[in-house]
Amino acid sequence: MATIRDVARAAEVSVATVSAVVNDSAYVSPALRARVLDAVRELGFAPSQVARNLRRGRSDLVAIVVADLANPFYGRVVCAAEAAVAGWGYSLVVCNSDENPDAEKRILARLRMLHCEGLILVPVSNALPAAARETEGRRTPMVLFGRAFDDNRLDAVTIDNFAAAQQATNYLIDLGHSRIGAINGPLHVSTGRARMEGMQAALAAKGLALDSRFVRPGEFREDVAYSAARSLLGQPDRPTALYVANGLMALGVMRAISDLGLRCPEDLSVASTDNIPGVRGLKPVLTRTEHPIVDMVNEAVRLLVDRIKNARDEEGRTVVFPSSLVVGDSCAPWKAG
Amino acid sequence: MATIRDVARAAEVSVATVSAVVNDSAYVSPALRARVLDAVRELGFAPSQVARNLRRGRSDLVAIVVADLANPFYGRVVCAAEAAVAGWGYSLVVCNSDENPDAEKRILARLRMLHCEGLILVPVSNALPAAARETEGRRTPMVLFGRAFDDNRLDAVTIDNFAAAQQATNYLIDLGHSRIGAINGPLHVSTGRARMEGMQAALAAKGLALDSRFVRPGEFREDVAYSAARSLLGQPDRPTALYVANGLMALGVMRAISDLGLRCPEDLSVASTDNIPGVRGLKPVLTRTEHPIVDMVNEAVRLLVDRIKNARDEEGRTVVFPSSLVVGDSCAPWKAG
DNA sequence: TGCCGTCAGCTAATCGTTTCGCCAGCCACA
DNA sequence: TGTGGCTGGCGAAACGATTAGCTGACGGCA
Repeated sequence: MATIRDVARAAEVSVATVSAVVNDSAYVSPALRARVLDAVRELGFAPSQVARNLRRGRSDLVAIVVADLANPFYGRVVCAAEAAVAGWGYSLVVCNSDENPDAEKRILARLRMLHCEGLILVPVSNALPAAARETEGRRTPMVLFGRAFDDNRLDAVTIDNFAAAQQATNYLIDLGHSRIGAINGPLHVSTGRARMEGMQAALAAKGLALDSRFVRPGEFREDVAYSAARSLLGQPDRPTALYVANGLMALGVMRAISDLGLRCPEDLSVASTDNIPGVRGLKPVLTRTEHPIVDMVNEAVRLLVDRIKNARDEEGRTVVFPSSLVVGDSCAPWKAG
Repeated sequence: MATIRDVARAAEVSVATVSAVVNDSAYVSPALRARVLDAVRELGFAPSQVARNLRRGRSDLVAIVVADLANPFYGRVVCAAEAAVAGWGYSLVVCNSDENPDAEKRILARLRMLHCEGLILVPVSNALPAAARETEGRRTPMVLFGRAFDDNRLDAVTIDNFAAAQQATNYLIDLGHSRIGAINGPLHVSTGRARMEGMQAALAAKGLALDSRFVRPGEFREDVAYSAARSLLGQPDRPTALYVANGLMALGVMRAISDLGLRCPEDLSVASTDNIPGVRGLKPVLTRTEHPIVDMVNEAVRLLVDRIKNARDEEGRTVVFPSSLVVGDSCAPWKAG
């Protein structure tokens, strides 16, 4: 690979001049400029980002660490993030912590060495790994995405999970259901907990209680939701409606319903939160709350870039996006019997 | 951020000693070693990858450029690639060309500057952009994934698209169908073309012809497939069975079928190729050919790493994975009427 | 005691850029 | 013509690591 020195020699100018031409960072006379550009073309010179980054102290790299890349939801997030950071001239490094705190810790350590300029993090749990916290002084700008925890120095972009669950639950209540069950997400994750609390709040507001027999804790995974739904719905005494904590789980639940020979919505109404590509293909069309993923990611990247450019140490900003209920035909009014 | 010099000063040793301790690259007496490690901990020192890479001439970065990150199929590919390259100590840079040749060209130029050590490419079309081809001398190792074109210097990992389409089509033929239609992928892409050719070959082998009225060209997109299916199936004279070129398109086709009030498989049998997460949730369960994505990605990364480590200039290797037919209940025997 | 081999640890060159500070030449003004 | 400001272009010092090559102390052997 040709270096800037090779170009300088070929064009019979100094390396400083080559640099000036390549970066348009200073006026260079047309004659020299032409010589330099010829040499660049001749040698196929492309400046080494590595050297450039070392010198400039930047890397033009932004990283995103998601909690579960196998979940199509995060596939969409990564897709949107790639487009958003590319628009600002960054490349995107993608990492997957796979809901594993140790893996998350290792990844953050590795990224620190990579000198990424910014980091979008979908945290595995309620706190940063100790290693990341104890980093004093200048730390890399970071935005929490989707899941948040209270660290008032960090920016965060989330949806109103509490309200989303409330919306979906209210919809079921308004249809006349009172025996409402839930396939929950993990309660140690902010989204999982908030969605369960939102559901409980909605029930409580109408004087209904959440029957613990109708609730299954879970993980944000299709297979786990499938088993949970089978065990919950397999018993003779079962709810008439179900709130499912996310889209991936909803796929599992719908599969379980079909495998059990139940009909949706005749035997059971189902509502869920969050939209993933596969949910659109479900029959019946799922009633769910949706999030503006692309807008959310754009906002996260905006916040991140702002922090990278203006490295001020102001308080963390939290942007909460509203969710909207999309009515499908997976819910029916409650009928006695 | 503390540098190796800060650590050396704090531990009262030379930078060479610090480097030796940090990298375990030479014997250092226990006493000094302890002093160094203390200083490292004290200062929170992490060696700068950027400087290290400049010196070593490596970047520990592998890039993947996919043609459509919004397609969950590539979401799975990226997920598997992330895991695979992480196992080799690399970080993964993800780029999305969005089926756009210009974007692909820009991305490849940017990656060249990033000094990625290797590249997994799902090409947009049948050839490398000129810019990438004309790069003489040492080029970055590259493996084509999924889609290939004949450049006998490049490694490639693909499935046997021809056979996959043949398999699915034969299945439909064996059920007694003769009026078989197709929602195709783009024909300028190797996978799209090979699948159509496989289908035609299967029909021809049984003495059947592909009725051009029953064929819709397309793009690998859900919405495009939806429209194509609506227009194809909306006419009174329609096929009794349909081969759909990929999973994302199958989602669109199934949605169209349902919106048209048709029943699958009673009114129409559907078979497709490739597996994406959302397809599992479809009802009826889709009959399709599946690919071992994870194995394929692992193989691609293995080939890539091999080329990175042993930069020999031998011929490109092509690994073709077989696909397997997974029978669901989206196909029924043909009944006159 | 003197010589030599061994080896822990240090000094300094190097990777490929950017960029600060300097120099020389030119023009303008007095 | 002398002086001073302006500016195109250059030389060389960073950036932060790795590593080749050197130094000096120490122990063993004659």
